[in-house]
Amino acid sequence: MKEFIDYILQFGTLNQHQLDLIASKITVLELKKDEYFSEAGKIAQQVGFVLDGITRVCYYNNRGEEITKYFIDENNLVVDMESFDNDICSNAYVQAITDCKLLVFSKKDWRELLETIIGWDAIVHRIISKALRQKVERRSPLVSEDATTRYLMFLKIYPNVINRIPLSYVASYLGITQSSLSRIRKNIS
Amino acid sequence: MKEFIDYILQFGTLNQHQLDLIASKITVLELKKDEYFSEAGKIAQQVGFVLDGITRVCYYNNRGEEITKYFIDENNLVVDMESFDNDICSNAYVQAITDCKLLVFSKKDWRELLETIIGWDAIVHRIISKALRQKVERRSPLVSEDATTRYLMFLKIYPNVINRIPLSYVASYLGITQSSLSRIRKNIS
DNA sequence: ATTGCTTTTTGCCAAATGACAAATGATTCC
DNA sequence: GGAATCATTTGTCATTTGGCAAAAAGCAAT
Repeated sequence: MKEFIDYILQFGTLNQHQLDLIASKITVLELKKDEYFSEAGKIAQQVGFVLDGITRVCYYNNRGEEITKYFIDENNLVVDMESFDNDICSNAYVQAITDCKLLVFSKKDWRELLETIIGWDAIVHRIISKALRQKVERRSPLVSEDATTRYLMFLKIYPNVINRIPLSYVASYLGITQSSLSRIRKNIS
Repeated sequence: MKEFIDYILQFGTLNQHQLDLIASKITVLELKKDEYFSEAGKIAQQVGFVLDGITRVCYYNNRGEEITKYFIDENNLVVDMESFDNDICSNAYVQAITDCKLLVFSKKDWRELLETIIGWDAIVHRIISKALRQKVERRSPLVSEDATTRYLMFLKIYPNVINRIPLSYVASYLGITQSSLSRIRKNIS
């Protein structure tokens, strides 16, 4: 819980009363490896915060290949915001790829808090904007680098992830085949 | 001017008085091909809206290669928001790649409007969030597709751009060499 | 330890792309 | 019109990566 409070206070100031109100809406959700937090074709119903474990966002491209769009590890918000905010069907899966422990808000509570707490919406805006900017910053440079460089970038961005998840997910994140990734790892070491 | 009003009214409602106030702060900026709207190493000082022409955001990667991150064509906001908002040096250039006609707000006016007009900040948030989401949606899929597919995606996303700018910019946007792009174009036609 | 299952690594060959240089085409300027 | 400059295409060859299948390694249940 403290982790989450620290997280949001990076983006603005709230008094104890407000923090208590926010905290009162939190529930804990445990997801087993491979379970979904939200699914393509459905409307995202909750906002989460990863306390322990790693999740990923993935989708299927035209050719039916499963693509990992990004990973979300400890102390980050996990939510399909586009779907959640606008009540529209998502086109991506959000999946636990290790056993996970999350804090979650229901959509009803989340919306109530936004209307109740002065300044909370500004904080949320900042959090979401930063997360979006980070996604652009992380994904975009991959386009112009070769596979080895991309793998090294991945290691830098997600230093605590590589040993905890299947390499196939990393390969699909990097846009290369598992075999290529394997060869690259061999070359590097 | 009408284009800009229509643009912002997509994201929320404002009365005539508010629109007039916003309009009163607008100036017109003409940029010649190759001129910069904002530069790496400097703090972005203005928000623009492209009336005519095409701009791009680009930067130099570790190996000194010039990378085009994205294009901004007619009826879109052009601003290095990270730099503009936080008054920090940018690491990217925003450059006109055809002769351009822009509407611009100075930072002072922009901030005054945000504080003066109720609801304007919410509209701006929505505009920026959507733009960021769009950048993720456009850039991310490039990672997992081959060069031909990437080029076809580019054509779909920017249908009015290909015949107006140098192919070298398109190549650097797609993360391929000019020669490869040339061969791909040959194969397709 | 053995079995069965999944993940990861290898090997082989084909296809795609990069690097570099040269040729061609377009545009501008005088 | 011709020269100079820049953009694009093409050629050649090297390198990277993909596709596919088999082997090896890791892991869990018994």
